[in-house]
Amino acid sequence: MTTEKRRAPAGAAVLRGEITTAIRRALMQELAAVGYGRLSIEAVARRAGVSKTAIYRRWSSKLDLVLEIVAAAAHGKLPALDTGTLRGDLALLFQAVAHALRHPLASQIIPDLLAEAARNPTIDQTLRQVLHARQQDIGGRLVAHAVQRGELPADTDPDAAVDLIVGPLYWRLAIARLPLTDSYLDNLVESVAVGLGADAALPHPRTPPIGLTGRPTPAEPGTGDAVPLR
Amino acid sequence: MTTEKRRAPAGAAVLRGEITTAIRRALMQELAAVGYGRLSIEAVARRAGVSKTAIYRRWSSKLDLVLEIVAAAAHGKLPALDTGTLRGDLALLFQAVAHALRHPLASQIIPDLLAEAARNPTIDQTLRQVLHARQQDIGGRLVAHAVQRGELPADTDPDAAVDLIVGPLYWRLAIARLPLTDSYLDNLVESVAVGLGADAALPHPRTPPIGLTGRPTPAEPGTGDAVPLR
DNA sequence: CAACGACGGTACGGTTGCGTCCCGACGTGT
DNA sequence: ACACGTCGGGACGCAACCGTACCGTCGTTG
Repeated sequence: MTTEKRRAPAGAAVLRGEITTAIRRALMQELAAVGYGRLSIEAVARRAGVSKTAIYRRWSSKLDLVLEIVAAAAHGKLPALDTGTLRGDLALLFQAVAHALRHPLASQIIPDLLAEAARNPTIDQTLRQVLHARQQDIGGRLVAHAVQRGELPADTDPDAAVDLIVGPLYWRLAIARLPLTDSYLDNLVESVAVGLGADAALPHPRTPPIGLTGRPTPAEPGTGDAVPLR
Repeated sequence: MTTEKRRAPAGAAVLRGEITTAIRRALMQELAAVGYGRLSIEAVARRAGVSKTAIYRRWSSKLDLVLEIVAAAAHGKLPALDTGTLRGDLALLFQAVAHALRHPLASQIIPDLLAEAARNPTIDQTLRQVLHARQQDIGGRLVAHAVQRGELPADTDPDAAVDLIVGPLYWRLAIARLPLTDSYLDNLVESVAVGLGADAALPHPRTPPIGLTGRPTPAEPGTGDAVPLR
């Protein structure tokens, strides 16, 4: 009976991509403007210039809508992270994170959804997949590379490293919302590198770590040989 | 006419403190449960077991209610922070922060309000007064003490230091929501101290910095003499 | 002891949003 | 050229919440 597929949707009976795009954009703007808690489908439709039906045909609920679109947006490009040095990798990663968080939409949406994840298990799960897992992946590789090169001790905890790497930058950009200068980033790279256990600055003689004005590195600035375990 | 004050409120005509307390508690719970965006006065009144009027008599609006209560709650006690060493101060501060953020209410309310502050100037202003200013104050003193002792370079940027200090812990507790062990805290203290520009571990020979297993400190483990500026 | 006056609680109109149903419009495939 | 079937849009019933007005209650003060 209904197993017979009559015909494939065609002509005017196919979803118009432009409208889907408009909904996506409107959702982002609404999410940034009022947050997930106050988000209303009506407002999204209004802002997108479409009808509510247009949204309900595509997504079954507000949660579906947000999850799908946020997950898609988070699947953006990510740097390769193989500059050859720990500090190079950190600088590249920081630049990418800073660039992403400079986007006013992202800097409002991300903290909002992260807060919402604390009470909505589905959002929490999705964010962990598209954000945390990715961060752990990137952080893990970054650390692994550095360990291979001998820049970091072998038993570096990747999770703790991720905290130390993304924590300060996220705090400054998304929470404190203080300005971010190039010299600040340089200092942060050095601070995090040293904090992770790397030898003091050698590849960046121009900018010392945070507040540290050219402390003479007492250790041999040598070849970054392996950590003498134990 | 009306300039004549008839009588001071007395008897049943005075606000009952128990009800005010119940409203405060209910607000916290509601705030944690649904967030600021979805917060409704009706739900607060329902949870507190009082009438809406009881709330409107005390606060003029939802914003007033939240601001007053949150500001009051944030005026809690804070440690003295004068243990005599940078690492001691850090450990004490981390313990305090961790204790505060372990509170399930706080760990849900704070990120939520911080996200809301991005779009609500009044909330932003209040939070800056009761949270950021306090953090900058604490961080500033912590850094100043360390500089005085010669543990940190003199030109340490207090703002950047605050980022490095609170960022990782906030990230782990409020965002990633990963467990927090004592050894993790020990490692974090060491990492942050070194990242800020302190000499490598001397007062904590038991736990190396994150992932660093007993790298021999090449520098003289000496008396923490002043940083050789320039 | 009686009157006062703000108390807490209920009820109300108005507003907003949800999710659904029905409608005419439209482009493709037969 | 016609029929098909989904499209987008407007309208509807339902539910929740806001902010206020009104009402009986209660402890204090004169």
